[in-house]
Amino acid sequence: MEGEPLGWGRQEVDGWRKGPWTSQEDKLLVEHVRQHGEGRWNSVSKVTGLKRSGKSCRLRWVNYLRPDLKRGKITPQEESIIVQLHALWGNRWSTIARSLPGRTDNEIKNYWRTHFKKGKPSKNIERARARFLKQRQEMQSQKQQQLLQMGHVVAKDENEDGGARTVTAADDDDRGSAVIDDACAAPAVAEAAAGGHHHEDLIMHDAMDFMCPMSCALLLHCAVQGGGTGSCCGSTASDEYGSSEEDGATWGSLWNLDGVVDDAAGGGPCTLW
DNA sequence: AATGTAGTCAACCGCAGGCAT
DNA sequence: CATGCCTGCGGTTGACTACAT
Repeated sequence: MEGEPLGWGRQEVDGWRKGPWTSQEDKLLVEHVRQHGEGRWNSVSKVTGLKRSGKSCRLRWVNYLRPDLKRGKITPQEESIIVQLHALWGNRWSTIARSLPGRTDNEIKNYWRTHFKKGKPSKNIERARARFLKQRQEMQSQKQQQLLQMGHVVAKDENEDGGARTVTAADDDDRGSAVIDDACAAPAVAEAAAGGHHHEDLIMHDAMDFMCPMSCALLLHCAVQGGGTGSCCGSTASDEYGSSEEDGATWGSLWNLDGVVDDAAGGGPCTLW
């Protein structure tokens, strides 16, 4: 990355340098972040003399310089997680990225575009998905029965105790409804991405797994790894439910998963259910 | 070996939301 | 309350690389 960048035509606009970063610039930025921490990107140029906009600095840091970045190819496990989370959330790359420690939204976005946008997921993924959907289907019918037996079909929005946050996945036509409460400590997808082995634990959560995207991702991951015994759950794999984009948006807003992911990534308990 | 094509990656742009003034 | 600035996000673009013909 040394030497003058070739591309991007304009190299300086309004006093800001554009185009590829030089190692010198990288050094300055890294040093700045080390001293002042992340944020306040607009002040970087003033402090360091870097002729880069705050936006550009932030992007460079987030996508390339951050020390916790995982370099190298997306693993099949990560791939499967991406597929699932995309089915759930659509193009919310930053949200998906939060479930994959060391990966950036940009990376995932690029990966998705090149691998899936053209409609050709790997065989690996197709297999996993098929298995996943089958399991989910079985789960669903089981659960449906259980709920009916318990007279637990939920159509309530104003719900019980104020403390426990309860999320109601209403309106979901073919999926029925479910109420999931705080009891479940969702396994960290971070661990999944890192290759953790909590398969058995997961199965114990199957009651909560209904429509639990984090668990789904993890279970799918297990399936990909070759186990395939994981019970699951409320996926919204796009080809099953139609428009992944819309579903993704809908689900995202339903679940407000940001906090969950953060907790999961930090190894803490899932605060959503 | 040369050329064309597809894949990958890094960086830019515009927009929206949040926050401080 | 209105305005402006900052940050973050998603979409897009362009250069580089690998592979195929």
